[in-house]
Amino acid sequence: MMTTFEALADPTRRRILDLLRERPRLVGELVDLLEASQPLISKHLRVLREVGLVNVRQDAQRRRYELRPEPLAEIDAWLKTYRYLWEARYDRLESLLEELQEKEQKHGKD
Amino acid sequence: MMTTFEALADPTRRRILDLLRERPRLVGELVDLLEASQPLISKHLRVLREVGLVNVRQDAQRRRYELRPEPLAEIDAWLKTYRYLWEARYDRLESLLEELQEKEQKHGKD
DNA sequence: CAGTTATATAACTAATGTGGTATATTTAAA
DNA sequence: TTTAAATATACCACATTAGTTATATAACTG
Repeated sequence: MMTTFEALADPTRRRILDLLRERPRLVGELVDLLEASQPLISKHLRVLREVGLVNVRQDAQRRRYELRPEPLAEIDAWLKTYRYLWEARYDRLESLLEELQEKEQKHGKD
Repeated sequence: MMTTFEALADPTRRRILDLLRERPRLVGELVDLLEASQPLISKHLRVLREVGLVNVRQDAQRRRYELRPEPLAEIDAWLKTYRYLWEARYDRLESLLEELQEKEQKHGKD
């Protein structure tokens, strides 16, 4: 069985998630919107179900899939430990500016 | 060639990134720390290089790999469009608690 | 130079994933 | 109750990937 990261590695599955972000959808809608074969979409949906990224509700012979964002929060938590690295550049600039300002205040305008 | 998402799908590659987050490392260090074969690590590093997640600097016959976080920022940007979904729940909980507290204050302790 | 160290690459294997077509299953509708 | 619609599953082909071992490459060391 797949991990959330593996599930997200496939572009078709990411497009499915993007569509489900707007609202829940029937399998048929996804098939039309993604211009892919029905079995293919069903298989991707199965993967997404298995990693908990979607829920299904049965509505007669239709299945309505909806996004379940919890696993994305886990990914976000992993990413969070890296975030300072691309925010660092801004921080460094910021503290450099602070230093300069302090110097100005101490030295007065020379 | 791989996408950043695909590169992140492999757990060994994520462990490499976790180690490089601390500081740049030689290939040999990674081999020791991950208890994997040297060619395997080299291949994973090649993938990470190809998607721009690491840089290499040559130091005599050694190669020092360092993290390059920019591609992670892209992932973060994608995730960002989903973030409100799991923050919504927390917000709802938070405002529910606020409501309860307000009620307590009005009713006093009964 | 000869040998050693560090890393990359080639060639291979086994496993797995994506996509296709055909079919099963379930429910509604005629 | 037969038929149609919506979806899932089985089975197959192909490509790709993670891992292996053996070897190439390159730079330092004695």
